Amino acid sequence: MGRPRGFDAEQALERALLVFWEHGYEGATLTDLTKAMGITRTSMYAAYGNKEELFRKALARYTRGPAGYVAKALEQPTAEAVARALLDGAVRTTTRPDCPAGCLGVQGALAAGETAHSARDALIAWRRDGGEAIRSRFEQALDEGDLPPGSDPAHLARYVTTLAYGIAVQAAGGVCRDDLQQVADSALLNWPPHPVTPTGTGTPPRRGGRGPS
Amino acid sequence: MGRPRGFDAEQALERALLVFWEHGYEGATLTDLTKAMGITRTSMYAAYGNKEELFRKALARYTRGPAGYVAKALEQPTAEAVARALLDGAVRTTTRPDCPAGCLGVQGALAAGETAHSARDALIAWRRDGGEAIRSRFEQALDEGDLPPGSDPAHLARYVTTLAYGIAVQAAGGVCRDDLQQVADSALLNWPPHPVTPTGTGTPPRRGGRGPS
DNA sequence: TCTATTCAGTACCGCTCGATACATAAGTTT
DNA sequence: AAACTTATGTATCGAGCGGTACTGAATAGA
Repeated sequence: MGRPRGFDAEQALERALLVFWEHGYEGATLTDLTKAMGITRTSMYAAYGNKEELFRKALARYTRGPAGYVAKALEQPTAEAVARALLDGAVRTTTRPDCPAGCLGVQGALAAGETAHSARDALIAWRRDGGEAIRSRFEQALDEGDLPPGSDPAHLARYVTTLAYGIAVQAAGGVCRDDLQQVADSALLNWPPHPVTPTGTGTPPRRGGRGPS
Repeated sequence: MGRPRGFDAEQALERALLVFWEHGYEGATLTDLTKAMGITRTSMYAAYGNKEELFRKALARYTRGPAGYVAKALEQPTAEAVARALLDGAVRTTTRPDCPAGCLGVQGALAAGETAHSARDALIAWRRDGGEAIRSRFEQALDEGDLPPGSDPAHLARYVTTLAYGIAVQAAGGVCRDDLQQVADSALLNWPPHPVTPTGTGTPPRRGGRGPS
């Protein structure tokens, strides 16, 4: 009951997502956001809570929207296909001509001041959760014999996500899609990168001479 | 002539660098900066100009300080040693226990609002210049027969820098040094990643079926 | 010692930030 | 139509932002 909302909450959230994506959490002001959303500050607070909650809702929409390729990639039949779908998706999503360059999960709040600590932590958790989902998928692949015995699923997940994040940084700097696709293709030429002794079951081979510093 | 400066300008710049490194350009306030530098706002403006110039000077100090491993890496005798030194240096610099996690050149201003556009562009140029220096080094390696004929130095440089940026993002999220060193080692197992036809001299092999977006 | 020149500290500037109080409009329910 | 509930728009809040006059303080040269 009461007066009905005069705007489409999902569409307005999509607009807010684009602003956060382009300017990051701290760089996106309420004036920018509400102007893009086509609503007033009051309506924004009534519908989403505050800036921080608006960001979290935008991140959730990002996950099931532009970043939906991650969930789809995990459904690929083989570990290599999963890795390829992840990197191809990262290249495409970070270089879409109709969206800001880069990845919201990376550039939304990589380093931040006091006021953006919660947003930064939310993105750290977002990346960690994504990485663990990939690791879990690779564990399944290992069980299925889809990966060589002795492979470390956590390591493979870090390998893929590290490349994806690097691709996102490059895209944010204006590197074009074709150049990044070449990088993704190169990184998957030796898949899996190599069988690494799982942590805890032995001493991984490491070159010496590196001190702490 | 006149009253001499009452503080060490280089040491104060080092303190400012750490603040920018940890909180990014937008997240670092003048109160944070001057408190860490141990000087007043007035002294900061007199010595460095303004916040933007302070950031540029801090970035220059970062380049010849914590990021000095890049210049050293370019002096390695072989392309593979260059790549290895770059990734090892990235791992170590982004995970130093006495410095903020991550890379100033990445998290200083990846996405930004209006007021930080110049800082963001400065970092984009910083990354681009670094990448071109690496490309130039790989061109030299190609001339010396240190890389297989047909290798694309620009592509190899993007491959290495993409990994370095990804490592920086992982480090910013708290991933530990050993895990990142594994990623760096894996990425260099197949060096060079593969000989790619230089852009413009032919159609690089690409899998089909990918439309725009 | 006197004067010129530069540095340092206090207090403050205008502005924008995220967030809200309040009055009004637009619906639903009775 | 009256009562109630919720959304919208205006105008503004206190706080913090980057940046700056202005007043002393400290040193160099005459």
